[in-house]
Amino acid sequence: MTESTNTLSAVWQRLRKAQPFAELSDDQFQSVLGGGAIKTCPDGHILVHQGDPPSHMFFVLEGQLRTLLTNEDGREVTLRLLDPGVSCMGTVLFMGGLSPVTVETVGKVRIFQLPGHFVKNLVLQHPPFANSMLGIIAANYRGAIQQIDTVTLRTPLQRIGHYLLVEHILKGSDNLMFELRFKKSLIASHLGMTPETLSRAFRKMQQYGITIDGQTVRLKDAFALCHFCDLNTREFCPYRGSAECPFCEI
Amino acid sequence: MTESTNTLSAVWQRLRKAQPFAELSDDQFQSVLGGGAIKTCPDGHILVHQGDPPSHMFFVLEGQLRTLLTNEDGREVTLRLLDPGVSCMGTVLFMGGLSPVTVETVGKVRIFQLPGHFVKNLVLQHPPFANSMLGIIAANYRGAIQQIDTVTLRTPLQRIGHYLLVEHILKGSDNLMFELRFKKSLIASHLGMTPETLSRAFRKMQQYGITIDGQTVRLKDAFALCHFCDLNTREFCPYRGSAECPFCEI
DNA sequence: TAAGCGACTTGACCGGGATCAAGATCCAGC
DNA sequence: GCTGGATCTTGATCCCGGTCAAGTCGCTTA
Repeated sequence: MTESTNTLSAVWQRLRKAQPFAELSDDQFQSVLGGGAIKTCPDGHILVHQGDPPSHMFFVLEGQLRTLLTNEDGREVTLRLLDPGVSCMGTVLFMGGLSPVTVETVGKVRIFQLPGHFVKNLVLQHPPFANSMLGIIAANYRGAIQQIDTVTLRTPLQRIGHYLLVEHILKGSDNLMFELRFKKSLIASHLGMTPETLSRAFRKMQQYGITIDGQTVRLKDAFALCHFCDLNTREFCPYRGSAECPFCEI
Repeated sequence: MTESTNTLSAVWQRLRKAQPFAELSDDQFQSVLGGGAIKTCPDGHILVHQGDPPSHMFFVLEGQLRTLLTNEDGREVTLRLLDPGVSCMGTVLFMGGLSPVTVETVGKVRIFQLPGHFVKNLVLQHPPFANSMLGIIAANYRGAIQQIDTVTLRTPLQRIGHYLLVEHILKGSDNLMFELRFKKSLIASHLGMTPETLSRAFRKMQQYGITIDGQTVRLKDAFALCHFCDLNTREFCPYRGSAECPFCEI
């Protein structure tokens, strides 16, 4: 009893402020909670198979998920790596047709799942919610474009540099030390390379003053990763335009 | 005078039934026409640069557009190839931030451009329009996922096979002969390979009973491309489940 | 403390696609 | 019809990243 109310309140807090629910009234949000369900899944559990008709939108409460593509002979790419507070399958609901992606748990995971028709109704009945969904989908789309850029136009070294830069900015650019959020093999799969290549590239990064030891990344200075900046990243860089940045000079 | 009214009526017909305007009332659609503008551009004209703040949504009326990514040393990937009736930059408006893509004309093009704030207002004021926008964005997202699949999990031969299969289904699966809609170099760029590799792969496809001569594709029989079918494509295949299909047997 | 397993690293080798270079084909304009 | 330029094709070579295999590290469990 206490357990379940604690859980519920934790969910409430997490989901309440998350996209796309921030826009809803308390009443509407309560009905969302009533319409969905909390679920706990073990490591490696597959929530959605490539080719399934999409049924739910998922929200990560604890643990991690990943979305991925596979081909017939078992090779795979990771599309997204999801931490708590993030959703998936929202887009697929609006694509029509079957899911092009697989959704898999990474470690033990607790999720909130909301039926597809519930989401679709909210979109039609509540414009700000629709707007918020547009934002989510557009952000995912941006991620996909970034990934296409990455795998087609960048060398493995550049891919990792860019990945680390984004993590660095996310974690707060003043920390010269931070932890990788995901297993290296997952990062490799996300960046479209093998773990071996990732490993070798990490080593090469020492030339730029970047050391990776286990899950820990250490930077020589705050500008060590500037070499891997691009237009998209630059926009969010707190040092943008700073004279010290070796990339932004002039 | 006559010229301009003819043009306007042609635009009207083309746009009226196109996504996302099909949902609008005649009045609303008229206000859309009033809010936007028709524009003619020469070959190779760049409508949006990577890194520009997105200002308009574009609709192709005549000619072709492409969206693409470039890196610092000039290498590029084509994201989408647009024929008349199709739109672009709609998604970017909702991503927030700067445009990650460049939009370029392919040959002489006539477009209709609608200011971003106009689109955003419609979304907030007219739920079916928002829904329609969600559909457009989701479809583009599906395309991006398909492209990631293509460039990371498929061999050049498979990529081309799949591309031709989609074209074949689009043109009507009973035609054993159809034209490529785009220059080969553009197709190569879209499939993440060089024109040389594309050329060599086209040659290899003769083994499967598929001949490419100039822009003309000839198939031995209706099932020649089944070898390159996947789950996404299968869903739209008119022969799905047919006993004759070498891929669908069992 | 030791054993054992999974994750990561390192090395050696190989092959597919990019690159560079030359030739063929197509087509617009005079 | 001819010409010049763009596009596509074909051939030769090279190099990056994948693959395979062995070794190391680190964490869990007994």
